[in-house]
Amino acid sequence: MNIGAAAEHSGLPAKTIRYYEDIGLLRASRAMNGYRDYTSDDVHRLKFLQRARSLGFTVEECRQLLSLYADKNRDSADVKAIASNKLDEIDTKIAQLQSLRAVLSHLIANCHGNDRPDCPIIDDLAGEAH
Amino acid sequence: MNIGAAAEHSGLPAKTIRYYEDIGLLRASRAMNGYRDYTSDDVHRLKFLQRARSLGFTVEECRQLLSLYADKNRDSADVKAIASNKLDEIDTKIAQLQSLRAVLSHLIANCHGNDRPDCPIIDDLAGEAH
DNA sequence: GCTTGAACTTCCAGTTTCTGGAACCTTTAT
DNA sequence: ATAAAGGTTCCAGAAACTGGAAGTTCAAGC
Repeated sequence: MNIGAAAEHSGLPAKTIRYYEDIGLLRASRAMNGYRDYTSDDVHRLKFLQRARSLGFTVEECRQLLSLYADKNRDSADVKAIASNKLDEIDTKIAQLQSLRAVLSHLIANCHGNDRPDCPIIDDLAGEAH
Repeated sequence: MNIGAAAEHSGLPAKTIRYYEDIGLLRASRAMNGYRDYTSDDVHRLKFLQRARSLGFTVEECRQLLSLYADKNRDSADVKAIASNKLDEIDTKIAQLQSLRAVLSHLIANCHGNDRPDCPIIDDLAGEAH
C-alpha cells in the first residue's frame, strides 16, 4: 500500500508519516520503484500513533507504547510495568476529559449569558485538578 | 499571587505561563514592582489550560474554550454551538482513550511474551478507529 | 543597613513536532 | 505522447514550548 492510502486509512497526513520514519518511529519497506510500501500491520500502528498523539502523548511516549506490542524479545514483566504505567496515565486523562466535559455541559445547561464568568459550579469543576 | 505560586497551583511552568501571555491567551495584571499578579480566577484558567493542552487541544482550541466561560458579551446561541462542538470532540477523545486503554489492558492480561505482535484481538482493538 | 540568594523581569536562541514548497521521478489515464 | 496525480528528497518555516543570559526586586540573616 502506498503512502497516500496509508495516510487515508490512518488519519495521518503523508508528510507526518514520512516524518515519523525520519525519526525512526515507524519505518516502512520500499517497493522496487522506491515508493514506501505499507502493510496492514503498519497501518494499524499508524492509526495507533494518530490516536495517541492526538490524545496528548509525546512522540517518545508513543515510541514506548508501540514497543509494547511490537517487541517480541522484551521481558514480560517489563512490558507489564510500562503498560500499567501508561494505563494510569490514560486513566488520569480520561478523568480529566470527563471533568472538562462536565464543565462544558454545565455551561451549556445552566450558565448561558448571565452569570457565567463567576459561576461557582464551573469554578469548582475547573479547579478539581489531580 | 506571583507567577511562581501560580505555576505551582496550575501545574504549568512559569515559562509557559509567560508564553501564554505573550500570545495573548491569558494576561495577568501587574503589581507596582512590575511582577505579574494572578488572581484565583486566573489560576483556575491556568489549570483549565494545563488540562486542555495535555489532552491534545491546540492553543487555538483552548482560546475558544476559555472564551466560553470568560466572555459575558457573547450570544448564548453562539456559546452553545461552540460548546457542543467541543463536547463532541471531548467525547471522541474519551472513546479513543478507552479504546487505547482496552488495547493496553488486554496486552497486560493476555498477550505477554508469546504471540504479541500479531495478536488478533489487539489488532482488532487498535483498528477500531472512528 | 548590607549582603546574599531566590524569584522575578525581558530577550534571544534552541527543541520538538510537524507543515509547506521546490525540484524531480513514477504511475495512470486519455 | 502527454498531462495529471501521486510519489521522492531536501530545506525552510510555524507552533508551542524550553533553556539560558543579563539585569531587577524581594525576604532573610548578620
